[in-house]
Amino acid sequence: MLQRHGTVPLYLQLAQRLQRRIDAGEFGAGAALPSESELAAHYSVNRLTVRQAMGELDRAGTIEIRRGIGTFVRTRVPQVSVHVNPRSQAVDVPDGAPPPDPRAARVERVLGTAPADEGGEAVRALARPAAELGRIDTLVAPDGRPLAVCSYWLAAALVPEVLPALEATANLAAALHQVLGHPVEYDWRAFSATAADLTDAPLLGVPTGHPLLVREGVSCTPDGTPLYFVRRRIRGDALRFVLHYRD
Amino acid sequence: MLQRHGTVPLYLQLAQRLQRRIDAGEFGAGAALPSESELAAHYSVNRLTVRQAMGELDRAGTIEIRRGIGTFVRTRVPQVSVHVNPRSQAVDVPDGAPPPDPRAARVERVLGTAPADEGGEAVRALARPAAELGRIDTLVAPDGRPLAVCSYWLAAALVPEVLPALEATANLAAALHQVLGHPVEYDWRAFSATAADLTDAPLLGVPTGHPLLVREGVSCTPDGTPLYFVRRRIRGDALRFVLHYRD
DNA sequence: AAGTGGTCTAGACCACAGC
DNA sequence: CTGTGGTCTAGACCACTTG
Repeated sequence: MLQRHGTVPLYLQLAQRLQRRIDAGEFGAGAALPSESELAAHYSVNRLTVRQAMGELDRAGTIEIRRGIGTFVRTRVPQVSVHVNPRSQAVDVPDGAPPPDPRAARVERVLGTAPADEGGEAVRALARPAAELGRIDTLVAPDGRPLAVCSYWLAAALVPEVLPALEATANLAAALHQVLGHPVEYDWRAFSATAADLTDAPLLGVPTGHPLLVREGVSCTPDGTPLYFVRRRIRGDALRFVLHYRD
Repeated sequence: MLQRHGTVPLYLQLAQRLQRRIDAGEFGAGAALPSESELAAHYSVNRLTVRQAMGELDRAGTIEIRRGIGTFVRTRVPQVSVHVNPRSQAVDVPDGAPPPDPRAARVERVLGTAPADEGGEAVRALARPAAELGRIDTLVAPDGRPLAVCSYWLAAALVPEVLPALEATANLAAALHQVLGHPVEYDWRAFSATAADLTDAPLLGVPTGHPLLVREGVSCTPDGTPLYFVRRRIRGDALRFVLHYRD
């Protein structure tokens, strides 16, 4: 059936073929694809070659592989939208999602603390030596399922002081407000994307390399003194940040 | 050497082991790892198992595999920062990068046009039936290397009108300004992340599943009439959007 | 028990880069 | 030419889910 005349590997030909069959509607959303053995027999290739093709479609987000059950055309779940007001420090409110339930399981759980690395982005952004900084790692799971991994860098002396408040409020800005006695404002925020590494992937329950939305930046006091650098790695398939430019 | 006592597969144990060796500084940035055959012999596993481990590290962004040469600890290239002014329609200016050279190769190349899909995000965002909409796909390559894939949805009648101007200016907002005679403003923009699919991956020169930063939104006329919906898929490892909240 | 995907092995051949 | 990673096969065993 499939043959390798030129330079396109069999597994890629198979992946593209299956993608076209899905695009053509042969398999609708949620429909089961033939099993790996069936595909191997049908296209006269080894099962490992089929698995390589399936891996492509899986990483591309086209299919969902369920162990012991089968592979299915992925049904896209709508992303939760978080509306960001560029001109205020107001707390971001998810749109369409129920407001966080105070009785619910802890929204942000502290994973641990660590010293700051030399030469990292945090050291550069805060313009302070690594020795004076400490790191706090947390896991955000608003509905019980992990959504984001966060790392905060701040003055090492503040870390033990702020930890209890962070555990209680599950919000570093609020915790710092308590401890310092004045509000916390955005200095800047940046958006980029990265792959889930071997540490973040199991925490978020995604495969290694899963695309993550990175939101990072510096928060400061009202007079502009930098307080902390934060780097969130967020399941970008589950959440998006929306900026409205018209009132 | 490695053994599978419990539930952690060999390839994952090996991947974590190599990751730790890299983190510990045994292999610095840019350093070559042992070859697949050497690792297979050293850990007494099959070469395919080594390759599976390498695939994990590759997707995680830890290593870079160069065919015919070897595998190396990845050297992170600094991201280009694009500063976005939330309150103006001013053209985004990359920071640290040279300004686009008008003599340079075309920055944005039109890949093709297509009718709009039913039930897509564009139809919802523009609140118009799919039959009235058309799509333009472009490839953005500011320095010759592909950086982003863009899809624009707009009134089907406008597509042929705006195409020549888009080819010339490489900027849909500018092209529409020419054609319509009034400026184009942001309505809203959103950030999320997604995996490169089988179509975008070869266009961008990245493997399937590579994390992409998605920036999408609606632009409108000064009186708020929606003009087009745009969805950019950007190499999130090469670029980031920065929002400054303090003047 | 039967069927699914997940892991692992042994061995082969190929394409690519550098000497 | 040699060594590297890339592809492919045949066959085996395991873990998981469902009936």
